[in-house]
Formats: sequence, structure tokens, C-alpha cells
Amino acid sequence: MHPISPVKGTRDFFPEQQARRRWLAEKIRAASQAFGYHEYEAPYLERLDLYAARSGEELVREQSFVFQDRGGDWIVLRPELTPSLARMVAMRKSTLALPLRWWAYGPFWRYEKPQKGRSREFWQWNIDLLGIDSPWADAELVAIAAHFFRSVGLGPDRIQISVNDRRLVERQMDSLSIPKDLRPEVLHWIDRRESSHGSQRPEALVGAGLTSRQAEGVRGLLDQRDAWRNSEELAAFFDGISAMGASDYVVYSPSIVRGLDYYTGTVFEARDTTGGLRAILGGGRYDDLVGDVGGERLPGVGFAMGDVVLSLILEETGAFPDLAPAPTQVLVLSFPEVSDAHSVQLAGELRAAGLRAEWYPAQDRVPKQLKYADRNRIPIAALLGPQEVEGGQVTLKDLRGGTQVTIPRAEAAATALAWLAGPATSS
RNA sequence: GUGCCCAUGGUGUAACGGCAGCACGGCACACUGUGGAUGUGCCAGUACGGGUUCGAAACCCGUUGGGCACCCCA
Repeated sequence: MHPISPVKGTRDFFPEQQARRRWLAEKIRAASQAFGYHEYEAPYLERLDLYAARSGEELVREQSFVFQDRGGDWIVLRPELTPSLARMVAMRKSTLALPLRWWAYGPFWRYEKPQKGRSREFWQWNIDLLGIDSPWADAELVAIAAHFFRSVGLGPDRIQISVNDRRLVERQMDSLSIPKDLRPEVLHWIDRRESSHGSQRPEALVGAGLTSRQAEGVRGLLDQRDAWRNSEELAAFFDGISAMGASDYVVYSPSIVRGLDYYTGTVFEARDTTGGLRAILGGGRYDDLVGDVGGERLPGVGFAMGDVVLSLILEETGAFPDLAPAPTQVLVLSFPEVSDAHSVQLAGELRAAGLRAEWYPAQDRVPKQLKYADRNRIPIAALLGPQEVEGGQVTLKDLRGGTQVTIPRAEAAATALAWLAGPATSS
């Protein structure tokens, strides 16, 4: 039907949707800055080798947009930010003052099969605290997430942040005498057990090489809701969460392990408590990441949140405000008897006074021009017809209330500003 | 990679195998320098290619596109 369609997995943002995206970006900025984080940004294009360091080249090639540039180098449209962050920090480590609190919100690309809550082009909030080992650093990141959810109107009844600690999980595996080489498989089993609907039975673990007693032990771990008390780190973490006022959002969950290999301590994810427990953000502590790209070891903790699932939830809950304010404050109408130059000059005078002004770029009938202003929620119309030009005047009409005045042209901007500053005038 | 569902004006939706309607939108007029409302008129559609049939938007096959679930999720 359409000769040109958008690239699969991308989204168009018409003005109304873009306004929502701006609103969301502003909430993200506000939450980040409220905790003293600095905004940064990395290139959208990175060398393939950057990801090969830990993801495996094959994985990146299959699930990222990869191409060869004209010089033959393999380039990736960045699928995530953390390796870029690690690279930037490794480059400047000696001059950067720790701790580092950095955040970014920008586009990412993954070559996936698009479906609900997943697209090939998305925006992602990344926020990290580098250089601090303390569990309170982990707590701060989770508290930022809670702060953000609160700020967009998503309460703890709707959002829950589940936390676990890889170090605790490792000790639990130790106590079950589970061999190191089987642990990735076990973690994967745990991860899938609660996140997907497919019922993962302990027998699958036996199939993977565990004894039935070990498999039963792993299953039993998932019921120990108080196991965090056995973890010094998690106990301190929850003290921090409490002090930061985020306890209502946060819960210990033995089944959260996260897929990423680079997490070394806490792992956490925020989920929608309705709608199938969709994951909204995920993060954790990674103490070796910077070292992985060739820098010195640097402890860090952070999380990433995509805009796709979150936007779905915000739409469901009606959290997006009904915005779309008019960019234009004054519309200068056109008249056949008056040259466009006059209209454009008047618009320029209004802009010089600090107003946002546009001129109607065609000589349509006045009712149509006013209708245009009305539909675009432009509050004030300026009429510069032959009568006004002759008398050096301008007619201003307040479309919100209907008040209309004809005044000397020099007073037009001041009058419009006064109207906009006060409540809508009425006649 | 596997499976299921869908495809009708610009948008959203109707139509037992028998005249493709409705709503929104856009345009025009009522109203030639005063908007939102109302009324009237107009604009504009069965994704593509085959097949079955007297007759296909509908049924069958294929293609393309889209959605959803699984897999994966750095």
C-alpha cells in the first residue's frame, strides 16, 4: 500500500508521541540529577571488538546491526552502553575524580524479532556509580529507580524491584556442592523459572548433571525468602534502602540472577506487578568491567531501563500527562491586500520581544486562518490587515476568551505578553 | 530459528459468497475581516499474484507486510 514503510522494528514519533517522549526524558533527567549524576554520551557507532571482549563476537554479529565501513573495519550500532562507558572511563581513569556518578539517555539498536515491548530501535536510560564498593552504592542506584517510578506516578503497588546477590548465590551453590561448570546452567534455570511461563521442573536440572538431591536443594533455595539475612552485603544494602526511603519498592528475591556474566555482586530488576511481570529495568554490581576493556579494576554498580516496556505501562496507567502545549504563542494572519513582508516583519518584532510567533503562510480566508490557530491551540492571533497598516496599528485577539483590541503596533508585543502572563481574558 | 493470528479510504472500523457502509480527517459552501458549533456537498479504500464460483473484501494456495507467543535477551 505504501511505497515506503518504516524499517522493521522502528517507531515513528508524531508530534503528540514525541511530546510524551520528551516528558519521559525530562523525568529521567530530573531523577538522575536529583542524586547528583552527570550526563554523558557515547558514540552510536562502536568497533565490534569492544563487545567481543565479553559478549562473544558471534553473539554480537547475530543480534546487533553490524556492517563493514569503507575501510573494512567492522562497526556496530551500539546494542548497549556499558562497554562504551568502560572504554571512556579506562581512557581517562587517571584524571577522573572518583567516585563517578554518570547517566545517559539515548538510542540503541538490537537486531531482534519485534514484538510487544521489544523493538529494534529503542531508547535506554543508563546510570552508573563507579569507584565505590559499599553496598550503600548499590542501594543508591535502586533508590534512584524508586525515586524515578514515584516521579512518573508508578507506585509500589504497580512496580516492584527485586534484588539478589551473586555472591550469596555462589555460597548457596557451594553449600549444595554444585560443580562450577554446572552453575551457569543452574543460574539459567533459576532465571527462567519465574520470568517465563514455561514451567521449569527440577528434573531438568538432573538432566543437566545435578544429583536429585542437589536439584531439590536448588528448588528449595527459591522458597527461602529470608536468605538475604545470611548475606552481609545484602543486609547492609537493605539498611541503605531503608535510610533512603525506598523500602516500599524493594524486595529480596532468590530467583533474580540476571543473564549477564559480568555482574559480580548485587543484581536487581524492576517489574510490573501486573501484566505478566514484565521486566522494566535491570542492573547490578560489576566490579571487573573496566578491567575487561584494558583498564585498571574499578568497582561499579548501575542499571539500564528501556523506553519501550515503560511507555506501554505509562500508557496503560494513564500516567502520561495530556500535554502537547502549542509552541506558538502568536499567529500573525495574512491578508491579500497586505504584503507577506509586513506580516513576517510583525512576527519578527514579536519574536524580538521574546514571544514565539509564526505567520500564516498562505492567503486563505480569515475564518480558516483562525480555525488553524484554534486547532493548534495558538492562544493569540494578530491581525495586520489594510485597516491596521493604514493606522500603524495591530489587532490582537485572545482566542482563549475572545477579547480583541486594536492598538498601536509598538504596543502589540507588550500586550500579548501581558495576556499570556495573566489568566485568559474574556470579553 | 519455531508456532499462531491479522491485512478494507489518510486514520479507526462495518459488510451471510450477492449494490463496499459508518466515524474521524481533509476540502468547499452556508459565513468575501473574525475561530471552536451545526448543516449540506465533495475527496478517498478491499496489500500483491493465482485459484474455486454465475458472482469473492469474504473461501483455497502462494507472496509481501504487520501483530503476538516461544527461543534469546549482551
